[in-house]
Amino acid sequence: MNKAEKTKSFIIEKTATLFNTKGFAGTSLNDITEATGLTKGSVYGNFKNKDEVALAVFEYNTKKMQSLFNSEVDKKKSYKEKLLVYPELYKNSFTRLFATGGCPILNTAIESDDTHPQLKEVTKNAFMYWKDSIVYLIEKGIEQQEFKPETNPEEAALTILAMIEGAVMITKLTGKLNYLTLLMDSLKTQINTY
Amino acid sequence: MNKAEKTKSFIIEKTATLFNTKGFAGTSLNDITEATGLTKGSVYGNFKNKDEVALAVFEYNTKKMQSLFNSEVDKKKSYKEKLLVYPELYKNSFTRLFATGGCPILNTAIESDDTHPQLKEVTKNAFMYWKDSIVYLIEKGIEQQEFKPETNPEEAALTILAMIEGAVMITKLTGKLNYLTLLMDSLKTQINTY
DNA sequence: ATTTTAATATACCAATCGGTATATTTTTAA
DNA sequence: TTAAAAATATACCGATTGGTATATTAAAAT
Repeated sequence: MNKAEKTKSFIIEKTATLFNTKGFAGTSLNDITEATGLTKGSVYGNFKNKDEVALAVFEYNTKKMQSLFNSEVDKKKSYKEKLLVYPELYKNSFTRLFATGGCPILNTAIESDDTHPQLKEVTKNAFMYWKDSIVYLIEKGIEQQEFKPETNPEEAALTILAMIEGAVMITKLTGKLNYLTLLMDSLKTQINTY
Repeated sequence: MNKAEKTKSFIIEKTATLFNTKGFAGTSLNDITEATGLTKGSVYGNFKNKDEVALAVFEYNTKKMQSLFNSEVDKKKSYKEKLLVYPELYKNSFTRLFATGGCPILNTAIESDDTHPQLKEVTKNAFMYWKDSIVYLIEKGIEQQEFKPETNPEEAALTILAMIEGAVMITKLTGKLNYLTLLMDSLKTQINTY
């Protein structure tokens, strides 16, 4: 990793929370130079424009979440346990999640869907990837007879994701952690019907 | 209604979709004057600043949604039917909803929760009001023995809202209407377990 | 160790940002 | 119908926006 690559990573890491909290439109280049301690010239020497920084940051933020989830999912043997990792993890790691601005897919989806086609596209791809990984878990679980054969994997995966994203939004807005608890318990119950 | 009140309403109506699609940070005063055909002087003669416009627009957008839901809920006799209005309405009126930028509570919650305390506060209040109205429907439904006595009204209401908001986000992001159908069917099934 | 190349900083650009003082027009009340 | 009041338009403000040309410094290759 040469100097430029290091600086690029440095900028991404230092502005990851910034973009996830303030959004694309709400984050200025001044914010970026303040967060990194670098100058505009340095930022623009490594990224074409603000869009490129935002795209790189989004990729970084989602990859980070993915790897956190995957490492926990991999620890479980049964597919039901793997699914239950999601409500468990959200219940326990909300502090970290909320300190960094919440779910990057949710945040970026809401901001970009009517304003920024390129950001919307990568967000959509990240969401579809996540959804497909849950569909896979459910399909495998049906194969292993852990889940009912009549369970619709697509519907179940979408339901899990909708409940998670809805829960994140509600908990961040209200600040009520017991709402998160109730919602993740509800999600657990839901998963146990599959 | 005198001239100033008329103009105020006019500005709110003309910028309602603007704020709901582009957000607070993404909407400039130039956008507002373009959307209304008025000048900056006229806008600032009726509103103290951009925040006041955004707050008034948010109230307008949420009131509009509330009255749409309430008018449909009022038509139903049983509390179960009243609850089922939500998945029904979202399935059928997505076109109108998405053309105006989606759910204002969801959009404003995501943008404001880390950036705009005042906007966050009114969004939180609007959400709590909505949640309490659903809690009320469930409590009444339990009284009337339409729902099981062991159903937790708060958990149920939060689950319904999380699924709705999650579904709106997912459908707007992916553009897949059959996702909305699947999710609203899943919500119906959920409501039928109460 | 020196030269070449790459990376970063400085200083600047035009455009746009939210906001305001004042002039002009339009309502409203007398 | 006219005078007072209110509403709107014009013209401007300093600050900030994203972005760039060029100078300087540091890293990489010889």
